[in-house]
Amino acid sequence: MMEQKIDELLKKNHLSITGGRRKILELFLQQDGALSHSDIERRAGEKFDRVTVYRTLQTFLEKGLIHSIPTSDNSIRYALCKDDCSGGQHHDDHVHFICNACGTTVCLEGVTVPSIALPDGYVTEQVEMLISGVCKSCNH
Amino acid sequence: MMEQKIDELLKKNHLSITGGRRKILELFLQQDGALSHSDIERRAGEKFDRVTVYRTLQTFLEKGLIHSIPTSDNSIRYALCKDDCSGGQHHDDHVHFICNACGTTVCLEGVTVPSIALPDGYVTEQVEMLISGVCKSCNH
DNA sequence: ACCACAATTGCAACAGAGTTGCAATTATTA
DNA sequence: TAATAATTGCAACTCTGTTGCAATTGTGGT
Repeated sequence: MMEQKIDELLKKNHLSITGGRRKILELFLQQDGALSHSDIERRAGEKFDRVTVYRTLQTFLEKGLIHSIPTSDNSIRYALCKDDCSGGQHHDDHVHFICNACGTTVCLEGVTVPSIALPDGYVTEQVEMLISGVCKSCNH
Repeated sequence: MMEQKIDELLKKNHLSITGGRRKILELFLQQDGALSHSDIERRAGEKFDRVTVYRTLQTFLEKGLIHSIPTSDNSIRYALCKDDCSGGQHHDDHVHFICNACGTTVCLEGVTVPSIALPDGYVTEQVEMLISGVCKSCNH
């Protein structure tokens, strides 16, 4: 089931299939939202070295399997790229939503980033949008 | 000249006037772009304790003198609020530009954040926009 | 100008995040 | 299954950020 998908993803990105990578990918697939390094460390149990987690995330980033989401509290979150982001470079702009109530961060795939007119001389390469507020689950 | 402006700013925000705060405000006023904690530590010379810089930035944030800019490299930057941002709460949404060439981060005051339609159930409280690309000075 | 009080600072010690080199282990390919 | 390449874990380290406390400095009233 999910194992197959995981191994396919790794293969497609020319990565060796190892326990650590499998486990981390599994965490991302199980979860809708984004994960921080410490989330992963916590949820993976005591099974993997901290360094391995760092290196795995680094590798996944470079291969374009995940992307990073800046936050205002100095704790980068990572989220799976649903569409294929070509290796290392994201041509897709992302809209991310952080819930002030539950802290969950999600990548809003359906929402497109509006184009913005910059002052003369500025060239846009990538746009990242960070919306904070109250998410669907917390809003009732 | 600048000293007057600095002291005024501090007084207006009910802050004691001290060497450290003066120096840090001066750095912000001299500089167009945003500064990270380590920028400040470096440029302030050896004169101030690291802890003082942290606490000063914290205080300035709370009083709304500066605002923080999330980045994807895990290093929060701070920038002066040109307009008065009411104490602690920013009702103004910001557009920030990070130059991939020189690394400078600036707060684009003239640019307004477009409103965005979120999926049902999501409530927006604040929007932060992060554009990376090539800035005016680096683009020739 | 001085005093009492409040606020700020520096120091020390600490917790956490992230990195690097290297040897041991594990995956891949042929 | 053996040879090679890639990944892992460990140890040690740096950098970032925080806290408590005592010493210092700023402020407002007299």
